[in-house]
Amino acid sequence: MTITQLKYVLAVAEHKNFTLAAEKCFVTQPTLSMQIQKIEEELDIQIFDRTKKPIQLTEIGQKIVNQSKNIVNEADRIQDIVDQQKGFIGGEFRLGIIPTIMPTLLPMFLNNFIKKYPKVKLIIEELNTNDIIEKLKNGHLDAAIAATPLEEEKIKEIVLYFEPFVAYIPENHNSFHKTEIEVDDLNLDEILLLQDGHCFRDGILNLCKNQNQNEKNHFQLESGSFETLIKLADEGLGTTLLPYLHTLNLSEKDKSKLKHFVEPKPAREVSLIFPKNELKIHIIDALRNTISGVIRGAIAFQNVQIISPLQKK
Amino acid sequence: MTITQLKYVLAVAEHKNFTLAAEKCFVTQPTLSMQIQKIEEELDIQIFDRTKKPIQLTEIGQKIVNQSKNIVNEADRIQDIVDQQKGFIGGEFRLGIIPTIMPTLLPMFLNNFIKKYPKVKLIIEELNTNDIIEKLKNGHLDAAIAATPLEEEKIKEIVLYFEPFVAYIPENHNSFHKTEIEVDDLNLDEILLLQDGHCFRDGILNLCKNQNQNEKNHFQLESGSFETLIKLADEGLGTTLLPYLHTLNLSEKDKSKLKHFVEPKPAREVSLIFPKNELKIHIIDALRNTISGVIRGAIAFQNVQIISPLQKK
DNA sequence: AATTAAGCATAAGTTAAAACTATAGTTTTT
DNA sequence: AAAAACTATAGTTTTAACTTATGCTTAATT
Repeated sequence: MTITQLKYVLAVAEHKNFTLAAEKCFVTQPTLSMQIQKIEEELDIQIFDRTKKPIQLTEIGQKIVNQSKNIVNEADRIQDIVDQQKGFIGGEFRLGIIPTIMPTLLPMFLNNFIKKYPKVKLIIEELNTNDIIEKLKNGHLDAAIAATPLEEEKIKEIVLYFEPFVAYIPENHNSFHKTEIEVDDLNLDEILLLQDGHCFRDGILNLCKNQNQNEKNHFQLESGSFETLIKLADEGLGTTLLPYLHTLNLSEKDKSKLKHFVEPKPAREVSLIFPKNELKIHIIDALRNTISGVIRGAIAFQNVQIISPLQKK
Repeated sequence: MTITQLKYVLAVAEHKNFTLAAEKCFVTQPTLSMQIQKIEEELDIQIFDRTKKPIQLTEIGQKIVNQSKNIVNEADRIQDIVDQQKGFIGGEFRLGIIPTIMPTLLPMFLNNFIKKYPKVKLIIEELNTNDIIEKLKNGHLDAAIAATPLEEEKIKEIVLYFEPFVAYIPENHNSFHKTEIEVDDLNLDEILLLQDGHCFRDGILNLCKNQNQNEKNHFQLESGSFETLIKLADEGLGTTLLPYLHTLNLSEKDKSKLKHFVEPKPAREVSLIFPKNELKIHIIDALRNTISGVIRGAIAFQNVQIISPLQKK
């Protein structure tokens, strides 16, 4: 059994097609056929059910694929260890970003980063916080950007910036005339929230934790985008809260409906998080420096109070 | 980079000697030299410092060795997965046992087991509970026998038996005349305990948890064996508690000093524990059946109360 | 200081594994 | 029924892994 064979197995499992898998592995199709046959013979089991079209994994084959992923993943980290030792900044780097940060932050630093570190192949994935933690732990991500603190034992957090919450108050609302607002001005029952699973939602629930939510709303909302919330607020269906960076992209008309909080402003802490083994610490440092650079121009330091992104149990 | 090469690296790292390592790998020494050179060249780093005698790992070499252990270990599990699928009972099986169970239980089942399952190569290690949990999680153990419940998320427990605590009361003690004793008869300050790290010690502390230990003892004891405790008790230095199976091996004279508890007897729960992936479940089942068989003859069912083996925080 | 022993590296040759091209044999699609 | 898509097999070449023989270096022995 060789690592190469395991990679071939993974390729066939992924593409369900020997010919295509062979291409992806940069070998010919017969090579793949033979190597797969060989490992099947060595283990004396069928990994693939070739009678099905497209080709299917057998039950035991699925287990072997899962374990093979582990092995191949762990094997790839040998190169990471060497790269770290050499201070080499390059190779694949898998970065997770939560949905409420992705669209605003990514465009701000991505161009800078890939110009400055052309040898790094960034693979960016939008994931919610729970999935990020899972994938950091099992090695499917090298780092992530999320709201913190998360209090995860095996994960290290480096704060990038504090992003204040900004209220979006439509014109017909009774708080519209105020220049600045306070948390007490908020009424949880009329705040439009993102769907469950977004930590920004949980942050707002924490912010208003002394209010108990009525759940007697006239409608149930399941939206994953602030755009929808803004539109609904404009329709008079409530107010909403936005992260500061998101407000920079609004139209002038919408900006006029923004109300900033009085200090200390409620804010989320946005951090670069990564496994404590710090395998790709050089790339992580590079990333942090790039992001800090662009953020300094966008968010002035203010007196903030940090709201936890974790769901109350 | 091949799995074979990683195994060679591990062998040299272990034996600090190419010639010996080559033997262990069943290849010639030049083969080993060349393959090691090859992986060093591929990664473009020095894994071994050959100027030192005996040969030493470089700093980066040590990291690579650690990661290689992971990889090789994960790779070996492929065969485990296949074996499980086939219901094959054989191969290496690493079993951890805590020190207070090892000397009494192991002789009771070992012979039966190796006769019944000759294809299993048992590798038994005496370890305390913390080390066992660690090694189960990282795959260095396949299963273990320990006092439970442990409340470990990734570890499954199957109860083997309940083993009552038995008091050992020397003749000059004021409880010696009683035929049965109660927990309240115990005075924590005069009970001789095993050294820290033994869960049997923590169990007794839990049993007497309504007493707060004075720590004003006239002496500090650091013994890992019940034999020492018994000798000290005979010298009039206190009483002690023994697990039931241990009392079966005592001399007749010592047995006369044993006092059983009134029901419900305080007891420890002894379980077979293993990772929830249940990779070697067939061997684990075999082990459980063997042990249950011998235990049925030794411990009659009694009304017991289970004492936690976990240290109070 | 010379000799021996121990241990890793190198060289040359052999064997085995892994790759390729060409093509045959299926199954599915048209 | 023919064509297309896909996997398996055959035969060959290339590459990798292993062997034996031997050289080189360092440490131990006399």
